[in-house]
Amino acid sequence: MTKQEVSPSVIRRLPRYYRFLGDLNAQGKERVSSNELSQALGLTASQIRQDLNCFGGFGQQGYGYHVAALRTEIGKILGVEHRRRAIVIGMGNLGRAIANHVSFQNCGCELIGLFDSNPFVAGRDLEGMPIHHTDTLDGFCHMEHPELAVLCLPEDAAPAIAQRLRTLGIRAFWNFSHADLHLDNTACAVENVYLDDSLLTLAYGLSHLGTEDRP
Amino acid sequence: MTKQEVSPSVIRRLPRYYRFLGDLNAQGKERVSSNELSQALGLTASQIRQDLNCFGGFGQQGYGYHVAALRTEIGKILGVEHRRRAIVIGMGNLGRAIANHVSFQNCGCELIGLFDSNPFVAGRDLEGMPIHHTDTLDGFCHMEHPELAVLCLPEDAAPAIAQRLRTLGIRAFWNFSHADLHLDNTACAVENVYLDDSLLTLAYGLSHLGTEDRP
DNA sequence: TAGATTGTTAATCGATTAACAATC
DNA sequence: TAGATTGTTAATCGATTAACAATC
Repeated sequence: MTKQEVSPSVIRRLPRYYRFLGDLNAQGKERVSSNELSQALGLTASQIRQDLNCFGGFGQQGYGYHVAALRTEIGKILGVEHRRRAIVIGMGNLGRAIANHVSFQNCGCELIGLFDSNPFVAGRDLEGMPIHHTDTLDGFCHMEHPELAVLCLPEDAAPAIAQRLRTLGIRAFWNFSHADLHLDNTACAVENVYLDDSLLTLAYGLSHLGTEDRP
Repeated sequence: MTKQEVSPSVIRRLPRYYRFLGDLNAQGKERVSSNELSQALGLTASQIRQDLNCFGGFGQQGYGYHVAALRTEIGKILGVEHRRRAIVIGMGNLGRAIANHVSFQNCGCELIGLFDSNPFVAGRDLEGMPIHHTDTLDGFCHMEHPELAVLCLPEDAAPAIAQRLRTLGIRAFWNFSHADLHLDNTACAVENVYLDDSLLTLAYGLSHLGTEDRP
């Protein structure tokens, strides 16, 4: 579908475009120019046009972009219409929050299983969804064929589970543990969310406010 | 403290260095070379030396880096020894998970208050910590002077609260809402964690696996 | 000393911005 | 048509990588 090879920096901006176009659409706005988008999103108009043109000419000279149409196109690129089957491993605070709070639907995913290795947690449920024991992962995966796993387990447990899930056919990992997943050669997609790192970065920013604000 | 102006890309790598050096230290390793670090972290040795030399010459030619000493130095740069007073606004699933799960201590922060605008939530507590009503924010801030706010509230509520907190002296925002905080001119540090965007990016990656793995 | 590995400068690469002709 | 705004090429900027002299 993609022409050449789109750089990750571009891909990372697509969800923001998609979200903002959704807002505009909800407001009933019909057309938007790269200049308006750039103001709202804090980017340059040039960059936005450059980004969009990685995927095709969605605009029209002299007019701009049709909000609803552009949103649909970006949605297609991101694959929001998919129903990628996802499971969550680790039902601690974070796992529960992710399972409840993240709108998997809106992201082209469908949550089909929750797992925990603690026998006191497995067997219970979360908002009506049963929590399985991690021992049952193999059977579950053979039956249900999930494609994406959300890792909400302790740092030391994560790499081994990831490897195991890899052999069970899972090719995408949303990793909230601190572990650096080393899935080597094997072709999979990994997205790390290192919350502590993010907070540390913010704390650094706070310490250096005087120095760094200049715009 | 910083010499010139260190680029955000460099800062974002520091927490990873810090964390990995902690691991090495725990393993009793005394020295490490930029080459070893690069292998473990998937970077180039050059980049690691370049990064570290933004802050000073922590290494020794022919030897490498002293693990414990380097860790301490990076910790100082990140400010892990601070006790930045932090509050969480919004005690839904996500707010509760963040409050419980993130180690504020390790990140140079201290959690001193929880807030929610729902009167049925305010008045309760989380792991022994009382949840206040957001109406009491002004008084609380004047008394306790928090410096950092974690925003776990709905998209539409976030910008207004952020503005208000700004006037109450808070200069750092860890934003989990989808809102693009526009804190304009005012000098503050913002770190956005857009979970849905992250999942969308991963889903995109999953769709394009065939195309993009090449290394 | 000889070997290793840093600190640092120079070269490369990629991403962002600017400019402008194409065109609606 | 004239005005606006895109698509796209060229210029700039910054970040990563390579190379090597300094030095432990």
